[in-house]
This record gives sequence, C-alpha cells and structure tokens, in this order.
Amino acid sequence: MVAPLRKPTQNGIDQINQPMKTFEHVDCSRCDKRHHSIFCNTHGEQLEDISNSKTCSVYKKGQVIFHEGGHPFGVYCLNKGKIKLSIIGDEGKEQIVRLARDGDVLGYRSMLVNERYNATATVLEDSQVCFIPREVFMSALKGDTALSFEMMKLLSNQLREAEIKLTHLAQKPVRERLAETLLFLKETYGFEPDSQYIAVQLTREEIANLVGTATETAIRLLSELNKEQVIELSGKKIGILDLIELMRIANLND
Amino acid sequence: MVAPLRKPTQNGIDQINQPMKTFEHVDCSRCDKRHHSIFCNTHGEQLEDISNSKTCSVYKKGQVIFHEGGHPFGVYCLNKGKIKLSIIGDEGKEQIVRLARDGDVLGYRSMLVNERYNATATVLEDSQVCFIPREVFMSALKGDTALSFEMMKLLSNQLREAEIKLTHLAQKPVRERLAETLLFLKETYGFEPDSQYIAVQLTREEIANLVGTATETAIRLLSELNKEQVIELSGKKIGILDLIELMRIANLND
DNA sequence: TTTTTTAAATGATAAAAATCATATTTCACC
DNA sequence: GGTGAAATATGATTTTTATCATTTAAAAAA
Repeated sequence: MVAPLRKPTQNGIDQINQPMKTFEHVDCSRCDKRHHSIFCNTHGEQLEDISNSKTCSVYKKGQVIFHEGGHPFGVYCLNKGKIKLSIIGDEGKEQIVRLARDGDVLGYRSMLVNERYNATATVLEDSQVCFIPREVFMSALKGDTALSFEMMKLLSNQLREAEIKLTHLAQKPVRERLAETLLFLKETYGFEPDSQYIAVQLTREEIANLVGTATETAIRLLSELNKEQVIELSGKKIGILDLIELMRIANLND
Repeated sequence: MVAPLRKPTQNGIDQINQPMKTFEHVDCSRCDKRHHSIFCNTHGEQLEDISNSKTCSVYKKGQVIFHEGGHPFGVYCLNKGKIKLSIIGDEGKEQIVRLARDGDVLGYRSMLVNERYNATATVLEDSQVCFIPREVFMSALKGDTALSFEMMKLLSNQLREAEIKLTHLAQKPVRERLAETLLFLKETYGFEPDSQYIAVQLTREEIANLVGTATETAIRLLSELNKEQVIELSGKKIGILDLIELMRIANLND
C-alpha cells in the first residue's frame, strides 16, 4: 500500500520529501552522466565506495529533495531530471538561485560547511536522484585530490555565476534580465526534440522568481516578446523564434 | 627616484597596478592573521614553501591589485588593509561584490578554474599585501587536504552569501538593503577605536554600488537615516547611533 | 462532463527608484 | 588662503516596476 500523493502547494513547494520508489541503479563507473560531473576524474576505491553506498530514488514533480533549514546527511546526484534550488526571502517570496540538470550534484555546499541547507531543492519534473551518504562523500573528498579540485572548480564557477547574476540584477532592467533568463533556460535544458521549444516547463511565477521580478511583470514582458515574434508562447512551453534578437535584447557583453 | 603617483579616476579604479614598495614580511608561521584565514591548518613544508616564495608589497589607496580580464599568476593575501572587489557591468557601472579585510585571500577563484579575473581588486586604504605564486599555492593545495577543505569552505560560504545577497537584491527595497549594507560594513570592518564610526571610508557612489542602487538614491536615504537619528554622517564617516533601529530597518529574518 | 480551483492575461493605479538639473560643500593643489 | 574639480546634497520630473483588481483561460477534481 503506497501513501496517497499530495499535490504541490501554490508556490510549487511540496511538503512530501519521501521519494516514492527506487530505480534500477547502474554502477557509478558505468554511469555516463559521471563524465560531465565532479566525479569525472574519480576512479577505483572512491568510486566503488560511492557506488556501493548510494541509494537511487525516483522523485515526482513537486517533491522536495531537501528543505531550507534542514540538516544535510549526504549529497544528491541528479541522474535524470530537472530540479530547482530556491531560497525563500523574508516576505515568503521564492527566489530561484540555481537549476540542476543531469549529472549535477546538490546539497554539497551545506555539507562542506556542516550547516543547515539554505536553499530548498524541488523537483520540476519526475527525476531519478542518487543519494550519497555524508561520510562516504567526505572520505572520497579526503582520499581523492582530483575530486577535491573538481569540487573547488564547481564552487568557483557557481560563485562567478552568482556574482554576475548579482550585478545584472542590480543594473539591468527586467526586460533584459528576462531575455537573459530565457537564454539561460535554453543553455541549461536545451530544446525539446525537433522543436524550438525550451525543454523545461515553468509557471510564470517561477520564471518571475528566476528573473527577480513580479509575476505580472514577467507575464507582461513575455507577452510583449511574443507579440514581437521573438518568442512563441504555447501554454507553459516557450519557443525561441528569433535567437539573435533575443540575444540582442539580453544585451550581454560578457 | 620614485615615479609620480597618479590619482584614482572618478570611479575609484586606478590604472596603476604596481605596488610602490615591499614591506618587512614576517614568516607566515608567525603571521597572526593566518589563524583566521584559510591557512589556519597549514603547517610544515607547505607553509614554508609559501613563506619562502611570497612577495609582500604595499599598495596605496586607489591602486588596483588585479584587473577584470587579467590573467592570474597567483593569489593575494591581505595582511593589513581594506580592499574592494568589483565587477563592471555592461553599461560601465561598478558593482562591488566583496570586501576584503585582514587575513582574506584574493584571486583564488580565477586561479582554481584557470580563467581570467572576473572582478577587479582595488585598495580602499593603504594596504600590505602578500603575493603567493600560482605553482606554490596550487601544490600546497594538492599536498594539504586541510587547505583544500578550508578552500572549499571559503567558497561555500561566499556562495551562500552571494545567493542571499541575490535574493535580497531581487526582493527587498533599497532602504532595507542600505541598512543591511551598513550593518555589513560594521561587521566586516568594525568601529574606529573608541567611536561609533564604521572603520571604513567609502564614497557615496561606492556605497550605492554595494547596495545596488543609484548614487543619488543612496545619498538621499543616508540623509533620511541621518535625520531619523539612526546614523550620523560626518563627511565620509558613518556613525551608528541606533543599532537596534538599524537592524529593524534592515528587516533581516535570517 | 461539469464544477471548482488555479494559473495566466490585462487594465488601472500607485509606489519606488532612476534620471536630470542645479546647488552646495569638500578637498586637493597651486 | 584661494581656486578648481570632484563629491555631496537636494529638488523636480520621468521612468520603471509593483500592486491591486478583474477577466479569461486552463487544468484538476468531483
């Protein structure tokens, strides 16, 4: 008997944080996602330890993998799926700070500093996620310099991205940031097979929380870009009709 | 004969990036700043290597230690002084992304990922800075797990700070962010001896570039807080008269 | 299917913040 | 100590963006 599945609340964050079932997990050494992840240079003993101790689970859309304020017991490796990482601001408003795709690792930051999570990880579409227990991951880090370096590189890159995002948030108008966000979504998740539709479905509210604006403003500006034939809206699907123009609007000189 | 010292340009970023002279450098093992830095657990060979290869220089106010776009040849360790790290946005506007104080290390991010600097480090007041060459720092990292972990912790903390700052920038009004910035300045540099004045002198423009707003808006809101007797303005010096009220205005529930 | 709920769209208005303009002050330099 | 440049201050105005209100459309639930 399986417990009934509750629906996500209006802000897309669900109370349920228990995965529904496990999936057939391959050995980490044969996982093709590994080569584009921080484990790309991890071999032998370390990789075996990880592989033997991991738990692989399926999370349904809307489920929360970990919660802001919760204690980290390990790291999560996204095998397949899409996950948003968000911080709830003082007035209860969500700010999406990162999006994860296949091969991305989550929850390492809090584990490294041994603090509670400062973000919530919510599944955007049904996902397969592997869990690596704290001790295993930490001892892998200790025993594997290459892994440590990959970790440092990952953190460095995310820090750079966060600082650039910060600068744009402070200096660029919403329209430019929205265009930038659409390009970012396209870079992160690509297009759906044989189409110009970005391969992720977000609510308008989520797009606004990614851009850092009010939902109505995001809706208005999306409609505007739609009228200008730069993008195409079809329900939650967003197609890019004129990539060059979208890039021009985003006004990125980096 | 010493070359004449040019003045900082209007945005506070100087072309000169050559330190004027070296200072009497103590051995790293006896540097008291070390205990609060990433080198707190570094000993023996690694520390000696660093100590023997470092170059210690004095930078004058306004001088640039490294430039956005430049190549990193090592890391900088701030022995004594105050430094701002800023990114120049697309329209040429400065965004201050970090402030460094005694014991802080700079330039590691770009070095770890082997990319050009994405920020500029400018000296806010005359500072003593040690330079550690790339190879020495990197091999210390490789040979010293404790240092690697400190590095990861530092990056993790900065990432958390950046993400929180991002959220506040997106969600909080300027007045709250200004109050938060003043509290941050106080936390970072403390008060001047026996006074309530924050121990750093920034231009109003720099304060605005830290808050993420227009200079005039920052000036106006500072005057407002001054009138409300929450802070005291005396030239570039900012005194905190009512810390409780300032914290209330900052509206931090974290 | 029909009902109910939730999300999206759009108009009207208000609030916030930026920009422009112009004093006034401060400070470095002669 | 005076002079000019830069920084600060402040008012007026415009622009941007958020908020509120309402309608329409879409998606879940009965």
